[in-house]
Amino acid sequence: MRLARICCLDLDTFFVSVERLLDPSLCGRPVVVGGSKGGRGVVTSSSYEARALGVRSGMSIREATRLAPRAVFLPGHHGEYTKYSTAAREIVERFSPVVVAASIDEQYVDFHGCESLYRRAEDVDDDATILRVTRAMTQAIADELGLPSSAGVATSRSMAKVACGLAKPRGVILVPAGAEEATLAPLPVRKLPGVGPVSEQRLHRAGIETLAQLVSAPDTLLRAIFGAYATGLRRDARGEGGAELGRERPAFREHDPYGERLGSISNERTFAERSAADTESRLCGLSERVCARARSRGVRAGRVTLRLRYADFDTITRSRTITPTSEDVEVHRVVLDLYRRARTRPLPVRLVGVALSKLELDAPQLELPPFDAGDRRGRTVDLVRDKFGYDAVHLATTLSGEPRTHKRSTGPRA
DNA sequence: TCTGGGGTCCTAGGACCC
DNA sequence: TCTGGGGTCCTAGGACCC
Repeated sequence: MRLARICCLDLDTFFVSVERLLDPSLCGRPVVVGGSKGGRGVVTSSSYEARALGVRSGMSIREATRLAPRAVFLPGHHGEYTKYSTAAREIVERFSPVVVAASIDEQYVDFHGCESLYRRAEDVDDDATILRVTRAMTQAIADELGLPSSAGVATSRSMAKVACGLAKPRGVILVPAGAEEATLAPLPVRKLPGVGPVSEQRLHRAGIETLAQLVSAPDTLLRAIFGAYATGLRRDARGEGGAELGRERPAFREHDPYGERLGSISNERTFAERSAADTESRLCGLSERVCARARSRGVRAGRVTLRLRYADFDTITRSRTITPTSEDVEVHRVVLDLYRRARTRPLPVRLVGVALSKLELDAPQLELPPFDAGDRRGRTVDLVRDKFGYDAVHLATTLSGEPRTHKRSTGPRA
């Protein structure tokens, strides 16, 4: 028997909300987080006042500046967002033991079995109990953190997410078992998680606008558009999707109830025009960074991927399977080789990235083995960084090209 | 008005082995 | 010598999510 016990909780305009806690004078004004006015970059979060002017997530800051010239543009305080995200999660965990963070501002909660814990005489049924508890949860987040949030409760994860979207802003919706298909049917296809801009266009070209039409579309058509996802997507569109909460984001991996896979680690950087030598030193810095992250997670990478974007936005990737390592010098050597082979066009490079994948857990080490000089170097570097900050120590190649001001290598990272 | 940065998952062709 | 098929790994690209 399916019950509406899966809850999707989303912090409304999360980055903007945190900025308003840090600076209350931003309340009521159009606010855009994602970069300084007129600069390069895209909108990562915008207030409802800015959205009313046409500003959307993912839009370039330039375009947002044109639409909302009087808006406040902020580069953002990522450390603060993480703090508030963790605090919100701790509140949610008071209401149910089964919580999975899907991103910094989105969590899934499983309320199965919690009804008896919260049941009250005034609740007409168990759905009413869960709805009341969900409201109490968003209220606690508002009271204790000052953050607005919305929630959707339904029988499946996908339906809960759609319901949460319908509830925004500051709302809570419960879609009872049996009411899913009727709720979804009139919605545009794009509302369904898994339908992005490309699939939306393809569906439109096939004359499919609503989820009701998607549900009754021929199998061959859906397979052609969605491939392996076709069956699951049709099920989701009918409100018959799975109730599993899904996997944690890597940042929260240690809480992951389904977390046997180790995923990947990547860093990339877009920059204004640069010389080739500069690009190479940037690659060195990125190699160092992903390796430091791998070591802090206790993993080694069996695969290294280089990402390269030319000025015309043509983007290529080159990867190589390697003997698993988390050693900067090893990874950098591979990255550099991939880069020199891949960089065939005479165009300026606008972005480079380094990714580590095929991660495996580090062999448990009671002490540093004397024969593995590379490993020991990496760990020593990490110890220095723990004490003096990430920039306290770098590979010489990173320093040579980076116009970095030699300074503030004092004190740990904030 | 050119389009960030962190991820996940699927596809498809070719190599290689049996 | 030629042909075929299944399984698996490697690699590059692309859709999607937040």
